[in-house]
This record gives sequence, structure tokens and C-alpha cells, in this order.
Amino acid sequence: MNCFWERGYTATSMKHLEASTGLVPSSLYNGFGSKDGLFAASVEHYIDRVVRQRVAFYLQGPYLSGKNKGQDDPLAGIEAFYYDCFEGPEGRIGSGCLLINISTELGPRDKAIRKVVVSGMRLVERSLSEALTRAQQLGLLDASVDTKARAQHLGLLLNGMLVQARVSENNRWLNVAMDNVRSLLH
Amino acid sequence: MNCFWERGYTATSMKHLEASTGLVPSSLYNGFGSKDGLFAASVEHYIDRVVRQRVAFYLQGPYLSGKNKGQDDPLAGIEAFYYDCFEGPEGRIGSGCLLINISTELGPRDKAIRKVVVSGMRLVERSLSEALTRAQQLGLLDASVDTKARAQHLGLLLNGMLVQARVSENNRWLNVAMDNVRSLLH
DNA sequence: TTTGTTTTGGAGCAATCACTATATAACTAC
DNA sequence: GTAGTTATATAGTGATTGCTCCAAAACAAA
Repeated sequence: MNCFWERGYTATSMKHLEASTGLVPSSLYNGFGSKDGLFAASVEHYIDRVVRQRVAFYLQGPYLSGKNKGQDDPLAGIEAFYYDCFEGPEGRIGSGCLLINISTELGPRDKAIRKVVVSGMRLVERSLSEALTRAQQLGLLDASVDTKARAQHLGLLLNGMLVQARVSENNRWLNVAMDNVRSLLH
Repeated sequence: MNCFWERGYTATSMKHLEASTGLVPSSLYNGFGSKDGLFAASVEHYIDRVVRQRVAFYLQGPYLSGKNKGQDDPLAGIEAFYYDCFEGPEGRIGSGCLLINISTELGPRDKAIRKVVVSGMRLVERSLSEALTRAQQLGLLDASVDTKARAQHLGLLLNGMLVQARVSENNRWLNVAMDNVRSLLH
């Protein structure tokens, strides 16, 4: 997963995967069938262990903010979710997001992978929408906001920020970007 | 350029480039030195003929909107700029943007290319900022808007939309996204 | 034409690509 | 222990990678 994350699909060779996993070719092929199989497993692993976990922690269920005396604060959850995507404990500056990276690399060619990638993106957008709705119910977000449209806006903005994170040398742009994110949480 | 645009850098082989240009290897190598040289030339060609041209037409200089009796309407120019990125006359649905595609594919590996790509992105953001400032001077945009921050927001949103365009099968998401773009032009 | 330079044609280079054949080693079940 | 199954190790498969060589062709200036 880390190999594909950093180098993309095409530029990652079986040699890289052997070195990264410490396994010999026969083990890899016995376990995953082909490079494509290993790639598909990596993408699903990413969605499970990175996307789904992050979404569950910050967006679904109550997010207990310190400011609000331990009460659920979905908007603070969204903000923390964004920060975690860029300054996560892994320190993955320059990696961006595996789903975004392979979206643009593979484009419309591999339909099976594309379906999985899109489902991962939709999971994020849906969770953002649910968090916004929860914020409305708690009176933290203006009731006139179209949560689905706003969630799409937040999701597309996140995609754009993940592109920027992949190509930018530092994180100086992030402060302004987070201001822009917060401007969507009123 | 079209080869790299559609297939990315790594997945594009010299055979593809020979077939696409109709030139034999010796001609390509005589003209561009290497695959990397041809790639660099393609990226600069893209910035010149796609980005710069589009930016000049819609964002820089006055954009004469039909609604406003032939007067300059920078906000209408921004809106038209966005539409042109997704429903351009070329009908490039699924191609997205070469700069975005190679940003995420190559990431931080190739520093020379990254510099060029970032300069192309900055050109767009700067032009958006200038159009917003022009709109403020014309009284079309609230004077309290931080045009640079808003331009970054619009730029990142555009990046995200170009990722979406690369991976999405249709353009149904575009209407909602354009509503979100317009919500930033007040 | 003649001379000199640039461009193309086509074959082929070593290196790497994803992948496999086969034989041995390591488990599991009884 | 012993048979049956699964996993690992090593070497090597044909195909494709980016690229080169050299001779023929085209062009340029006189």
C-alpha cells in the first residue's frame, strides 16, 4: 500500500513491492495472483484502514470537542478531520491521498478500480453530509444550508487540497486553506 | 501532449508517442533528446496553449458578458472559465487537467517538472485573484472579501473538480459543483 | 552540380517489466 | 511419524522498456 501510495500504480514495479514487503515473487503471486490483485488489495486496505477509520473517528458518531465541555461538536470534528489528512501522525507530507493519486493516474482506464475509488470518495462525502446534518440538529450550523451540496463542496475542496499537498514543498498554504474550510462551517 | 494527458507519464511509452506523432524514434530523440525532454516540452506546451490561453480569455482583461450589456463582468468570466474546463469544445471528458494528473502521479519525485506544474497552478490562482479584485472595483463583489484567500479557495476547488472529472463517468455532479462555485462569487 | 548539414528509416541494444516453472521447505491433520 | 497441503526459494520466461547506431534521404547554400 505504501509503495502504491508514494509511487503510483505504473511506476511501482514488482521489485519495489518485493523489497517493501520482504516477500519473494512466489509468495506475492501465491497470495495476490498478480500485480493488479495486489494493487486492488492495497486500495481496499487503504479505504479500510485510512479512510474508514478516519471518517469513523472524526465524522461519524459524536466528536467530543474540548471547547464545548465534552459535548458533540460535528463542525470541530470536520475541522480536525481536515487537519488529520495533512498533518497526520504518519507525517506523510507529499503523499497526498492514495485514492486521489490513482484517480488521476489511471483515469477512466481501469473501471473496476475506479468503482472502488469512487466508493471511497463517496464514503467521505456522505460522512461529511451526515456530520453537517448533525450540526444543524445541534443548532451549530445554519438550518438553511443544503447539507448535501455543502458536503460536495467540502469534499471537492478536500480533493483539491490533497492535490496541493502532493505537489507542494511545504504546508504554508494550509493555514489559508483551513480558513476557507472553516468559512464553509457556519 | 495528448498522450501524456490521457495516459499519464509512466504509462505512456515511446511506442505510444511514435504512434501519436507519426514520427520514428530517431526523429523524436533528435528533436527532444529523451522521453523526459518530450514530456517537459508537452507540459510547457500545455501551459502555453491550454492554461494560458484559457486564463487570458476568461480571467485577464475584460470579460464581456451578455447580461451586462457588453460591460466587463469578471464574475461571469470566472464562471465561464470553470465551465470551459469541463465542457470545453474538445470534449475531453475524463481527461481532467494534465497538470493535476501529473502532480499526483509524480508527486515530489521530479523537482524540475514540479516547479513548472506549480507555476501553472499559480498562474491560474493569480488570475482568479485579479479577476476578483476587478469585480470588487466594479462593485460586483463585496469589498470585504479577501481576494487572495478567495482565489485560493476557488483554485483548490477547481483542482478537486478536475480530479472528479477524471474519475467520474458523467457530468451530473457538475451542476451542484457550479452552484458551489457561484456561492463564492458574491 | 557540389559540399555540408540536418532529418529520417529500420534494425537492434541492454535493462527491466510482470510473471512462471520447479524443487525444496514448512506447516497441518491424523 | 506420515501423508497432504501450503508457502518459499531460485532461476529464468517472453515481452516491453527507453534509447542508440548507422546508413540513406532530404535539405541548404554556393
